[in-house]
Amino acid sequence: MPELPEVETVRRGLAPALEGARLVYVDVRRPDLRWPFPDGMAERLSGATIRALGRRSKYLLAHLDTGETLIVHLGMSGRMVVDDLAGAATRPGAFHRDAGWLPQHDHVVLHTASHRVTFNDARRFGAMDLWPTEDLENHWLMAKLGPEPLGNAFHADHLIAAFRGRTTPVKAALLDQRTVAGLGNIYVCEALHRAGIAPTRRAGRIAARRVADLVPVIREVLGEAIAAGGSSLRDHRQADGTLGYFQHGFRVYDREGHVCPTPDCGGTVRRIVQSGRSTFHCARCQR
DNA sequence: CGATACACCTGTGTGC
DNA sequence: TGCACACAGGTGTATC
Repeated sequence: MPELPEVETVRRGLAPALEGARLVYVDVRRPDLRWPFPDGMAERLSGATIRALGRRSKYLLAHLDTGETLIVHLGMSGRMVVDDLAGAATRPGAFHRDAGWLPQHDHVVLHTASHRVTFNDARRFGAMDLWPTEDLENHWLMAKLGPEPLGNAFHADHLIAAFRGRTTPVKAALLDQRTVAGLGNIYVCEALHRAGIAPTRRAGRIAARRVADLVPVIREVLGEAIAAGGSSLRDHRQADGTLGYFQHGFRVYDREGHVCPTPDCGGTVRRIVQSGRSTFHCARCQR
């Protein structure tokens, strides 16, 4: 599910319910997701107040007043579902929860005075950890991440240097979170199409000028996706239950067989497989 | 070191 | 209707 725009959308959806809120009760309903939860996670969260909700790459960061930060990764299928306890049921299923049972794959439930936030993750590729806030950049999952694509540290010189000498296809180089942090399969396909770069081209063999042009294109596609509230593939929804609509903005992703949307191109969107994952591209205007 | 394959896990869509 | 199979937004680890 979630690449950077989706995680940012989730962050914004959760902020009204969680920022400044005290966790009065935390229900940890299994010992692990992709990895074991940290020791005593429920106890370390219970009673803490969330000072701010942040994001680094695809990681949600809940900064607590205890000096620790709750790190959340949604994996492929993770969702955060907000229920406003004071309002009407906000989604189907809320009634049943109140009757005493929880839907499948609801693994961790955060209770505040006014809301319930449920981490649901069918495939369990997600993760949670607790780490000292002042040492977050050294957390093992985040230590090797590249720059934020929407931040100042992501610029032409960085990307040119990151690609230099790389023989891997540019598709794989952009999926590598050390190059730039937060892109996933969808937005790499979209960015390469907008930049007119073939996904199979070796990263180190693209002219510096074209690599430089990728930077504003990546910023643009991520910015548009965030503004649209992310993409809603399959059943993914925003935290408030509404649907993101950027999937309607896809130019190539999941559009095999459609006419290439590049003006005057006339090509056809094709699907190929690179390192086991689908790549959508137009071989006519992407070189 | 870099590049690639595989692993983790469940749900959904497709074709027979 | 049932069943087998391909495929799905990520990323750490093993292997060459």
